[in-house]
Amino acid sequence: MPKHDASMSVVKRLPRYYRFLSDLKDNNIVRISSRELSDKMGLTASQIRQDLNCFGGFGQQGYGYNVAQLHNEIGMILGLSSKFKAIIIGAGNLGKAIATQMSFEKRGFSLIGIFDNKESVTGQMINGLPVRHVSGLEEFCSENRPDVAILCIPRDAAPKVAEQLVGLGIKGFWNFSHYDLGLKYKDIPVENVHLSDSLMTFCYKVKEASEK
Amino acid sequence: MPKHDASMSVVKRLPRYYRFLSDLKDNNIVRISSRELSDKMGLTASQIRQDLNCFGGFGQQGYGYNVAQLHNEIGMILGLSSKFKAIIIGAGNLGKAIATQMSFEKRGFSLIGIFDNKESVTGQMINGLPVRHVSGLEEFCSENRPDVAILCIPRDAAPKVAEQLVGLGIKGFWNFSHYDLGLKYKDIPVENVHLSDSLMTFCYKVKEASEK
DNA sequence: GCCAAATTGTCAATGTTTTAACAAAACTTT
DNA sequence: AAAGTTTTGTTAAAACATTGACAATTTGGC
Repeated sequence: MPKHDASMSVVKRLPRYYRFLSDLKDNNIVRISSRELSDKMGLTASQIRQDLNCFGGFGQQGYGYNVAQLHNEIGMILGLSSKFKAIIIGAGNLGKAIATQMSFEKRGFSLIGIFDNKESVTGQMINGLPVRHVSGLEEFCSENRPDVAILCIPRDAAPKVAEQLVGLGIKGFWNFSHYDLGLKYKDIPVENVHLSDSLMTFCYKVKEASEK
Repeated sequence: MPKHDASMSVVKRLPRYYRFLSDLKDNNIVRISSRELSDKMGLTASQIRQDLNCFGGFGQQGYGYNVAQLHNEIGMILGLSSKFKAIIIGAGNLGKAIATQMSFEKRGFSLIGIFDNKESVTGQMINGLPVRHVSGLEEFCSENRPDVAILCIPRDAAPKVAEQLVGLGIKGFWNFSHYDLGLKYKDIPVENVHLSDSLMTFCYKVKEASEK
């Protein structure tokens, strides 16, 4: 039961807390204070306490936070025990990398299908799943009811595919395409990963640093 | 010549402006007002004017902005005509995807080498470059002086590799490893792409939306 | 069982980012 | 070339996010 509604800035920090707590747990550390955690993470202790308090009082005065419990709580807040059914659209290098390298099961998802529009790749097995041709998308969706789609397709293909998927009942997009979803579908959750944008931002940082 | 120093929030929006301006240019649109652009991008016109003004007055009252000129200016600010020499460490699925799908040349970089620690993949050609064994990293660096490294390696390998690369003169990291660089190297530019974190944030959004 | 040390949850203050408002400047039409 | 329209650059206000401070509470040692 959330106390206040958490802002997106807070939510975006939760995975990082989760990651650090996993690590502490692996090292058999049982308790930690906001101060110690802040040192490890490069944040202020105040921010940590404030962030966590958006969701409830997980700590105890004079003691700190129980690592395992806090780890678990944050997992619950993020919804990592969900099993949202996901499909990947686009089995190019990126789609393949996502399919093979992400631990979907630990992050609230279950990968149930991979699609591509090129005949040449359909049938290929990736991580135990066959690449299907997009022509079978409609049938697959009505049979398997996937919740979300992961778009690893070129920019030009994105609007049309997204439109189709929304029509087939897709309720969220993890979008790697070079196209801004979320402008059109305001009520559907979209998480964009614009690698090109990230690379350009990186370029700016490198340039700035080299000028000093 | 920057007027004020731009904050990171502003800089992070520049690639997106750049992207939309590219598109306008492709469609032969010559001028645009902050109002029209704000409609297209889903921002306030005020924010656009404020953002652009961090770097100088590119617009003209009563007219708006010249698309081609503004596009060019933002490219300059980002430093996209730089040719920072980049190497990729890790030729797994992700490293391969990055190597083949990113337009480095258009984003201020030039990819000059790909490395992996597995003998089995060395020698393989990716996008015209041979995968080299990491044992040759030192020699390669002293010969070719790469500026930045792109880390597509597992979490555990990251700290050590980063340390070595800093020693070899690397001046920036585009980091895909599940590890927080930038805590240790405060003066070296780091751009993190934590896909797992993004997936968890996405999970939260989907969960929230499904509860309404 | 009491006292000192530790540490949270929360409130207030500070800092940052976004939005709104508008005078000044340039464009367009007549 | 004058009048009206558009639209910027900029200042001020509002919203949001982070940090600091401290009372309240629990721990742990003696």
